[in-house]
Amino acid sequence: MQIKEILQTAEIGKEITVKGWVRTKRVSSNVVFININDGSVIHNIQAVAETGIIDEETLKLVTTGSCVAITGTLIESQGQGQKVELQVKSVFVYGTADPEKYPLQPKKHSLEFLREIAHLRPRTNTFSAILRVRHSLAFAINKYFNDNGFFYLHTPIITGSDAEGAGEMFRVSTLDPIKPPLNEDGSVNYKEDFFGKETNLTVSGQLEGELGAMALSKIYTFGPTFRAENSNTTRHLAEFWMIEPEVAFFELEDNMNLAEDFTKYVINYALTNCYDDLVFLENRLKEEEKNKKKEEQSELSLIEKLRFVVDNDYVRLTYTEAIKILLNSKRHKEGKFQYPVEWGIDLQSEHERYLVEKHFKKPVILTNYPKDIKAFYMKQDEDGKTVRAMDVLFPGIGEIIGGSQREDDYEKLLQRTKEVGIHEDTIWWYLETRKYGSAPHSGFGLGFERMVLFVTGMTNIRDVIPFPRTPKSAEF
RNA sequence: UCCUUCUUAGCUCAGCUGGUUAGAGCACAUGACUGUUAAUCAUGGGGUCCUUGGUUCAAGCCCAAGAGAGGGAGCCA
Repeated sequence: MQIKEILQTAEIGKEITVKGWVRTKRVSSNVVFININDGSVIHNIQAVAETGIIDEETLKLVTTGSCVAITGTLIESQGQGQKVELQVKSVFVYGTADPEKYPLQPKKHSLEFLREIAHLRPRTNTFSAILRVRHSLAFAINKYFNDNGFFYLHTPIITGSDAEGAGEMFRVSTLDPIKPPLNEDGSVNYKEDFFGKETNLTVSGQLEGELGAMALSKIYTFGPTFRAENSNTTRHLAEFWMIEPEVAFFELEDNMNLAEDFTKYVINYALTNCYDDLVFLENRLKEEEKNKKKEEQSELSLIEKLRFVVDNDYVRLTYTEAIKILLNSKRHKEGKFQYPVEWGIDLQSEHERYLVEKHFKKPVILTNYPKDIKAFYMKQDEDGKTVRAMDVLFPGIGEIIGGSQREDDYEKLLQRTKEVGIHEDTIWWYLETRKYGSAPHSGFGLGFERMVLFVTGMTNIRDVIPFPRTPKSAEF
């Protein structure tokens, strides 16, 4: 029986078997306490055995980290700290864990250390809580789209187009890396490769997503995404999961409404379904903040912060308005921005942070960016200067969503592809959606791990995915 | 990739101006005590001071190169 179920139903007097991993063992003269966790909930169950019930040989094997099955009767706890406990009848040890060598001790470990033992860190309270929250968020995402008439479209992981220019790509090849077949000019002959052309791991499912939306009207993708950028930050991974809805007949305004409604739904789902885990993570954060200066401590607790986002409207403003606010800010006038502010620049982290964390103090949707700093497929505004782009910025995370209304005019799109140097014959199929039955449509990409970061209150993206892939790191 | 900080026991860290046998807390082992909650108390074992090279009578400490990690920036989700 799973601990979650035991604690929920709590049928006193029932005989049950609990299978899980030992967190701590405390030995008294008359009685032994064993705390077990099976990952089904943040809470442990305490097993109590009077001396003699467990033979000494077995008891020696029950150490922190070992895996056991304990059968006994569920009784009301005689001690404080838990309502029920398990009165032990028998103990079976599945697997031992040498206490001299087992790296997880019943004490606080640094997140850096736990990253080095990613194979064992799911056994800690912090990481099991994160993984349960991560699961709930993934489930909520599928549920939201399903309940709102979207179809889950599986876009390819291996792609033959490098059209989007969303970053460096990982090559997929079965050619001999030492002696690849060559063309006459010495370049690698990819016609000999598995797919007969150069292929890479996807950096985005968007282009294929648009093809789906132009048939099924409302689709979303949710899959792994790969970027070979040499990014070493707390918010980038080489392999991450991205959600990309794409909707026919949606204009920028509809797209913003979807982004706001969707993110609020997902956060709210976590609040109602992962409350105990969030309370644990909130307390973890509070402990951490005790060591910080008062100015650096957050005004809201984790759960308050999540409720605040769910209960308040996001601020919506154009890029041009944002630039005005930045130009009028005290910080700019005092020359405290490291990077200059003027219309046409790509906003730097410090600018986004100022807007979201100092000026508005809530999620912000920025729209209508200059076309020169945005992707080729975004729909141009009438002024010819800006495009119908939107970025959703979250406090502490920065850009969590990037999206736009797509250019649906064949000629304009073709011209932009030429301007940015994309060959027509590599994305002819994408252009054809504008040739045959084109329609206005919009979509966005949400970085799943960034959402998990926000909801769990963690600060490093490597701690919200089970096995992070980053430059120079693909262990486990 | 750039800037910056760090690397000493299983973990978290201290280590003075370069000086003789490198410390603490936790963990672990043993014992005592106890319906305990990361139990408590006592005792004990435990070290490639990241690696290589250099300076020096003498290097954990100074210098150089390399490796790894953290934070910030860029790229973005």
